[in-house]
Amino acid sequence: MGSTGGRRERLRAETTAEIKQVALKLMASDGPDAITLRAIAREMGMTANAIYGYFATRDDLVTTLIKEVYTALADAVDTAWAGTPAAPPAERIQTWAHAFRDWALANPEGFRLIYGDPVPGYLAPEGGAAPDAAHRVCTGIAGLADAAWPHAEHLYAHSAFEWSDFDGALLDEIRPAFPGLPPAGVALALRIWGRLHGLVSLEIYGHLRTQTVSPGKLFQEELAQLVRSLGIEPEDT
Amino acid sequence: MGSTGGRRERLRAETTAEIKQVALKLMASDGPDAITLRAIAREMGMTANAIYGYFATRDDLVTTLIKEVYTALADAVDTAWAGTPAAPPAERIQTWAHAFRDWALANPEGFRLIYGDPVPGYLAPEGGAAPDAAHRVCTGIAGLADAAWPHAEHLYAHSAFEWSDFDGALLDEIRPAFPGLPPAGVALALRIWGRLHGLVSLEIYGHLRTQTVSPGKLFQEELAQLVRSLGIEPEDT
DNA sequence: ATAGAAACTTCACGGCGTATAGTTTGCTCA
DNA sequence: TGAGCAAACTATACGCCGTGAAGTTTCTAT
Repeated sequence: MGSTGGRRERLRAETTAEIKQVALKLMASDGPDAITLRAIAREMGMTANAIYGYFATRDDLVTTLIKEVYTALADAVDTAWAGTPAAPPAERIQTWAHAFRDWALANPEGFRLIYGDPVPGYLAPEGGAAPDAAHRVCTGIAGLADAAWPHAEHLYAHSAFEWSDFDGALLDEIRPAFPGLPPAGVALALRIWGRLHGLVSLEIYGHLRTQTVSPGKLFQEELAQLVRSLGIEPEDT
Repeated sequence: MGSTGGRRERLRAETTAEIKQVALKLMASDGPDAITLRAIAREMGMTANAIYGYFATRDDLVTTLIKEVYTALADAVDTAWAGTPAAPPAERIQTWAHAFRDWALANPEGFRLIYGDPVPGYLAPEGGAAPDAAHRVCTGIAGLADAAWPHAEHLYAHSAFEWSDFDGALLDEIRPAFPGLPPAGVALALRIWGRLHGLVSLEIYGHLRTQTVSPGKLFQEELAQLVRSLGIEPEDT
């Protein structure tokens, strides 16, 4: 039988990895539009059709890339969060947010790939391209909300949210991780998420460029206000 | 001389309008990817190349569409704002925000056209595709900030913003319109903008679908908190 | 050694944007 | 009125794209 570790399989895995890597390189250098089977194949000295042996379709390849890039983003913010276990909540939240923005600025194409309509005719599969990574990021933010919850709870007393308002798979991750966080806290997490995403998204897509020359300062100030709105006082400067 | 109102010019204007209208129809029915010169021409019983008589390039057409759609969005929110001249600030702001979200939900393709990478290889021209409309929307939000400023001012006392942080053309619109609004107020406007944009953008691109089944409720709650963070108490319900 | 599977190529089709060149149409002015 | 001209439009072609079908090579398991 074709046992694990056979030469055939190893080559196959290597080629698969090379396809993805070349695709990411093309995306980084020439934008998401450059992710074409023919360009990848050209770069690899192959025929475009050879790629069909590894990915059923171009959209399949793109979906895989999205999963990979999204996971990288999730890793980046999780690492930032894990790096400040003992810091006060305000500082932890700002660290997380800056990790998010920094990643986006360092990987603008990746950000577009994840959060936009990145590639010509690409149609995301049922339920989103990378629900797992999306949940990881969201769970990360739930961590922010959980850290702030003792201070913020009284501000969100009459929230209309119930568990049934949320996606089950998401709750399966969040509820065990943060048993003290009620529905209002999860909603708070999503709203924080929207807030951070909003400014970064405007910046990455260039919609702030026509308005301010200091997007970083704007983000900084928004963060300070966000922290304040959580009932925590931000540190100065 | 070919005086104004000549038959030639009228036909030309009609054809130009039809091209744009067909393009918008295709976008609405089949998504932004459907905006191809060949498809438009097919629909009009013409050759794709005939369109080059009206638009220098496909990207030119797309830029024109973006301007048009962006203007429609600006009209929608301006109308909502103008419709509640005497209401309390909290209500006006919520009306504006709902007009924005409702427009986005009713014109998701238009939203993507404006705020995403909408069409295959489209590259926005220098300075953005529609800086005028972008400034109009931003000026509208400055109106929100201006309305809230008397209540909110003390919250943003030590803002680090100065006039030089903003785009000159934007300030040319905002400063005369809201002479009482300092740099910190303009920054507040941009941050409000990012906040509203963030949730709507996540919703339109389907990134909330994997997390909550009640995006409207989430938006509602974010709005209530936004108004509260401006120093105004939101109405109940 | 050989049958078969896997990897890869070749060829083909239709769709895309757009450059070039040619044709028709309608207006203007002598 | 008719000659000339410009605008509107078509035809053809090129090089991209994704992808299907069929053929060829190469490796592997028996």
